[in-house]
Amino acid sequence: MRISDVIAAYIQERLNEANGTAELQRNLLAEELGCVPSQINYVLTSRFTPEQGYIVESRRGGGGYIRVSRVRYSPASSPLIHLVEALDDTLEEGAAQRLVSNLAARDVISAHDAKLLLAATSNRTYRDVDPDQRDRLRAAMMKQLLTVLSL
Amino acid sequence: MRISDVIAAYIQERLNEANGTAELQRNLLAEELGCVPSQINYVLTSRFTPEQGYIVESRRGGGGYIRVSRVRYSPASSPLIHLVEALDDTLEEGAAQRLVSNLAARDVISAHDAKLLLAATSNRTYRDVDPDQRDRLRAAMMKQLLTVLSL
DNA sequence: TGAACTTTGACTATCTTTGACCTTTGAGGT
DNA sequence: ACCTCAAAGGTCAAAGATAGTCAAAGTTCA
Repeated sequence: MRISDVIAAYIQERLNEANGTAELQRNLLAEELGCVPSQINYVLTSRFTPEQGYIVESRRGGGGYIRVSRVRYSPASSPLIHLVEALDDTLEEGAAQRLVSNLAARDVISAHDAKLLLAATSNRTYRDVDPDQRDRLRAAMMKQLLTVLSL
Repeated sequence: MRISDVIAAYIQERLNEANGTAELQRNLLAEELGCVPSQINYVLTSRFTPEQGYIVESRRGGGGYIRVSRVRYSPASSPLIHLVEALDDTLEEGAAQRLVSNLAARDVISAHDAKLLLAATSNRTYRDVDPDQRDRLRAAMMKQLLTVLSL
């Protein structure tokens, strides 16, 4: 198993325990999990982005910390609407996969719909599309489908 | 016996052992079976297509993998399987819409899934795609999604 | 014998891991 | 108040680990 996945799982665990906000110490965490400190940053930038519904704040120096929070969506409006607005107009395959996994993990979409979204945004399905156009198509596709799901 | 057939048989074996889903490592598999890694791709694209009832997903980089899933041939899903086999490799927007409406009307797919399929095969979503490629993309998309639905 | 299928390998793309070097901040001494 | 510095965390690029693409060469078969 990838060490990055271990780190991500650990942070998720902490988020669950603490009602959606976890405060981490980078060096300590790196030592506990057996990786270099900068790997924590890699995990944060690849799997805890605003697009995926997380806010990361930090502070250096003595008493420094890294705080990860899950964005709270108001029950009144669908989280998907906000997400669609926040999405860029290009989207790479890996980013799409992580986005969908996160939405499913957070029960914003069903596992069934997640499978469809993954298939609909996969490069495998885009064989016939000019490689330079794929990321734009993927972004448009993701927005269309999320919009349908939000209705 | 062709090496491609050996590879295909091996994957089938793995699928049988593992309840229809196999996770492979390309380089490892190539070494075990004595072929170049790219031959695995050849076998996957020629023998494990949606038309033939398979979904293939993969990931590169450390901890990468190739996952192959076989659709179940349950009575409920078989109409879709046959349909996917029969579909041409180009599909016009109007034809896609009629197809989806028809499937929904016959309760082969849910109204919810129908909405997603329509969005995923609509020209509105394909505005960034070269018009000459749209019908091929639409056909591939339809097959991919219908195959996922029959999983 | 020509079209379709198969085999190979060089080159490319993507994701992860690691480490050297950089920046910020709070605490304590003056 | 001001300075200094140790204690955080941040950045970035190189190396490593996988998988994907494409076209040339070889093979099979109607």
